[in-house]
Amino acid sequence: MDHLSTTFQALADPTRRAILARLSNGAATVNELAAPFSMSLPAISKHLKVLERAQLISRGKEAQWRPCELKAAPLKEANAWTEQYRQFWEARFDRLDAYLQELQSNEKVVAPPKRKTNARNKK
Amino acid sequence: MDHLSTTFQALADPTRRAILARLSNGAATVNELAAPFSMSLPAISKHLKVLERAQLISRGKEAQWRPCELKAAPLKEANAWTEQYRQFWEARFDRLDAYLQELQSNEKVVAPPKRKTNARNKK
DNA sequence: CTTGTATTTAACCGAATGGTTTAATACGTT
DNA sequence: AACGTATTAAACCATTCGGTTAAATACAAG
Repeated sequence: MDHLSTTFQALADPTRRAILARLSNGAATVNELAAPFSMSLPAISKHLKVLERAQLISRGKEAQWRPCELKAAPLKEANAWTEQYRQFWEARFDRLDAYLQELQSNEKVVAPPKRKTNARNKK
Repeated sequence: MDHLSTTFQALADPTRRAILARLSNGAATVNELAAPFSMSLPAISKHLKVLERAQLISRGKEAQWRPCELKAAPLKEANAWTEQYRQFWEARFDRLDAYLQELQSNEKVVAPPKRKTNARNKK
């Protein structure tokens, strides 16, 4: 899976997002992270593995503890990806906006539209 | 599933992100959206259903066509969620930053750490 | 070396994903 | 009414996901 997909996938779970929120207060052990949840420790362990694979956390060793630390780099990328669409959620959808929209999207997002000529054009 | 999870889930697929990118150039029919991909039409249809459920697109009716339109509102929320962590990907990790980090995260993100007293503290 | 604590692994389960192929449906045109 | 085009629905399949319980591992302390 590509990096961005892995990141979004990891974020698509409330437990994992809560874990990241908790880690924004500083490093924590698996047990500490598990405490707020009503699920088994192995379940949390799996969530942590997903977060680790997505490089959203890193893990240390301290005796029998594996403290987790937040690593926000992928969030920066996710943020940048959504940022690309800011114009659309801020759009007022008048003529000028539509024009600027088209200008910018042709530059930044994807290949030009090149709509195929088809029956709809008769309308 | 909660709204944010649904959004991230929908974004966790390169085909769906490409469809959104295409739609940032303006509305398109299912066939037009499917053209760049080497997968079957029903597969695209399913992806569109996922995007629609996540309210990332809306769909119209025009004769036998179901034109899709980008709806960026959920992207605004996703963007806002990641924004919460900006300080972490911008952090220089010196003493002052750490202090400000703690201040802000106690206010905005989640309950205080309250580390349990345990063996590690003896170290 | 035994016990207790922290964590992971293994095996299992049901539901969801992402794809397929083969119909079915909806509509415009002839 | 029959045909062609656009799209979805149904049935199927392999894989992944998110959870469980029970067992294994790693380490510190007595």
